Amino acid sequence: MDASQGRFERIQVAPAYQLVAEAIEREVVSGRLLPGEPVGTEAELVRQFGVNRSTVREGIRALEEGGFIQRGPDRRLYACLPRYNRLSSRMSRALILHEVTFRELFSVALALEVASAEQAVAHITDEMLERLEENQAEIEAAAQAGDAARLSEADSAFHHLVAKASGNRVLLLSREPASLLFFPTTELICRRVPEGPPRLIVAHRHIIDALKARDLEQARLWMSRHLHDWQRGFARAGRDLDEPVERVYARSLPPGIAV
Amino acid sequence: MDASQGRFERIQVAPAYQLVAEAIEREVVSGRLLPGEPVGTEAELVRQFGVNRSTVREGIRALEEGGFIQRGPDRRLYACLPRYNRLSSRMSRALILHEVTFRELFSVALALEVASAEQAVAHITDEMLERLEENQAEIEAAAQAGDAARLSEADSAFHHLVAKASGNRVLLLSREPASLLFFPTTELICRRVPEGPPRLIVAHRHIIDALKARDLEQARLWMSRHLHDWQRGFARAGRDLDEPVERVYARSLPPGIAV
DNA sequence: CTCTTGACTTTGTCCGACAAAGTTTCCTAG
DNA sequence: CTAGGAAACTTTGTCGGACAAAGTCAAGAG
Repeated sequence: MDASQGRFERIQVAPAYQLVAEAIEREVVSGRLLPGEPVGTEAELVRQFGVNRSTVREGIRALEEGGFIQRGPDRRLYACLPRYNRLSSRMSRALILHEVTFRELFSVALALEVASAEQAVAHITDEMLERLEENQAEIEAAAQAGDAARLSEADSAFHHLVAKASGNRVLLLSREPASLLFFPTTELICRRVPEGPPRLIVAHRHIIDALKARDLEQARLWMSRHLHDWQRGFARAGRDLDEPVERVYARSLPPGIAV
Repeated sequence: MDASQGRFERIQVAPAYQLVAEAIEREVVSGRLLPGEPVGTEAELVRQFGVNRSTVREGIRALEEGGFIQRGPDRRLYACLPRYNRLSSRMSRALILHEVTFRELFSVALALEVASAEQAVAHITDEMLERLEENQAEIEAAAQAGDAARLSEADSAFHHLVAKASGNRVLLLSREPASLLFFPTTELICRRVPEGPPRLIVAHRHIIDALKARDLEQARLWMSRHLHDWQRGFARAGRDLDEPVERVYARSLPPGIAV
């Protein structure tokens, strides 16, 4: 039977497991089910929805993957809001799959990090300044110890902190996918380019000072310099900016980005 | 029995449905299973993995939600790569849930759209220029007809095209979540501010011309003006930039963002 | 050759069952 | 009376089988 022509549109019934998933998702999204609250046992859901347990379980799997519910340590289900990092790491994976190059990452990182610095100037708090100082101490210690991995992680944290200090959650979210792939290269650079760590420390110092002084121009300038420095370091480490990221990471994958 | 202290770490076996999902995901990600290829029937997977059909189905639900497989029109399963738009709309939803304001969206959109314009200057092709001209014609027609919805959609398409013309896939991806929430407001503005459409048309015209002439300065300048114009229009439409987006969209949701 | 019909396949849903692991209850020994 | 432990209960993960609806395919009727 061909339904392509006729008076009526095709009636489409969504599978029951989808309806179950959507119903629970609505509860979470609407706030009637708060993050952390138990969703209920499978048996309860079976009762409430009036479908079979297998059907409920299929719906649960979809929600789990979507980040709307989570299994607790006791294997029970708890509601939760899709976290940024979940989504970000998925996006990063998608970027890898699409074989983006470091040049592409760099351009976006430049735009977003400079924007972060700019907005941080206007919104930064004393507490965030303090955390940046702590971070700076950690970076200096890591450089002293010659621990490239530790330094790289702290550098990544620095930029995250600056974005956070901007008070702009959209910015914090938007920069995450690219930076998740971008900043781990710091390790590579620091391992191969001796002047990398000292230059990084100087740049961070200037950025922190600019934020402290609420100096928009300096913040913008040094963040931009810092990023361009990265680009130079990347080239000096013998890497090709137009190489797909996955090839560079083939040897040393950043934590959390399992391909 | 308490396992909190002891010589060995707790052995954790992942549930079978997760292993199934991961196995199939690996096939897709590694390229052994190409997008569009059939994954196989449930019965086949049951045979290959040696688990029950219910278990396979749970794994399938997770993959489906993750975007690694899709049901075809014949309800069979086909492999596919997680598409940008899927992830983007999830991110947009997360942004709504976190009650971000238009001011936050604006800052990010400004940074990313200007970056798009800049990079488009260097990479735009004649074909993309032609598509921008077509888009401009569509916008003028929509403005002529006074169709705010159509105009808004075309405006959104314009910015997507510019980003695409940049040749930077990371940029294309990064701008999507914010712009999915940001540009639909064009409809609101055009409905309330009479001088909106003509100003929009002039700005787009200048941007296209700058791209044609490979004029970096002009491209940057007009994209920036265009965005600031949006901000003014938003205010003139009687909206508060610091209002959470969801409240503005409570009345007229943009298509595709069902909350 | 086209059209219909019927067999086969595949998915969506249901039922019932059981093992493993965690929880609760309750009983007993000190 | 309390601490410890065993038994009962709960919950999840997995399994087997079953059937209806809808799609696919092939053979037979016109």
